[in-house]
Amino acid sequence: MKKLSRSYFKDQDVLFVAKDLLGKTIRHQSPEGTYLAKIVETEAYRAPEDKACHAYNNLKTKRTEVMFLPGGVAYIYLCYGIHHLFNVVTGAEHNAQAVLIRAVEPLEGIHRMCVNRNFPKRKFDLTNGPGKWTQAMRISTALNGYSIVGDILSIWEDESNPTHEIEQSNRIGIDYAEECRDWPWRFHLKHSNYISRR
DNA sequence: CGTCCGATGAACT
DNA sequence: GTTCATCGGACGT
Repeated sequence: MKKLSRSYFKDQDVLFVAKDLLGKTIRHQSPEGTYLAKIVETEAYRAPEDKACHAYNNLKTKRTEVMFLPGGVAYIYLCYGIHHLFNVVTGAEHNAQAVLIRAVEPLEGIHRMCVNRNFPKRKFDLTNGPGKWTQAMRISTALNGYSIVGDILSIWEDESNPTHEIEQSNRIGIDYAEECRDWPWRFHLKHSNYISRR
């Protein structure tokens, strides 16, 4: 396994990275131990033209400022007051864009994930949604702005590069975004059991 | 299987 | 005061 570099994130566009991250492994080295999971579903958000992006029209606020940093940091925000949603910032500085990781498949630290999620009945409810997997892997807004090429958060690629079928569709939960809601900026692995919605 | 709705807090108007 | 990149429980088919 090889760790993705800062230039992977900062030198490539969010639409490429969103698709390319599928099948890769995300790691959170938490105080309780290591969490590892395979990325199976992502979405791309990109200012200035994307009305679903928090930084639409290059709106820079306390919340969105990390999206304007050079790619390679985490943008984590609280959604509906409860859920911690995790994004990877991509692209060059001042070019606000990020990949939302919507679903993962657990690989390591699974028992701790079950504890964190209060032992869901169906196994895929452990990590099949953007608020679920962050809760399982103990990722919260406390990590907002952290490097994702560091010791705590990182993403790894399997150098044997296994093939997988990718599906593309419109993004979820952004009906307010007018014409942008139909842009096909969601990507997921066709044969994963951990997709948030079909 | 589906739809409905409350939770809960930060950002924004 | 309203909105929101969600979730889980309640209830109907």
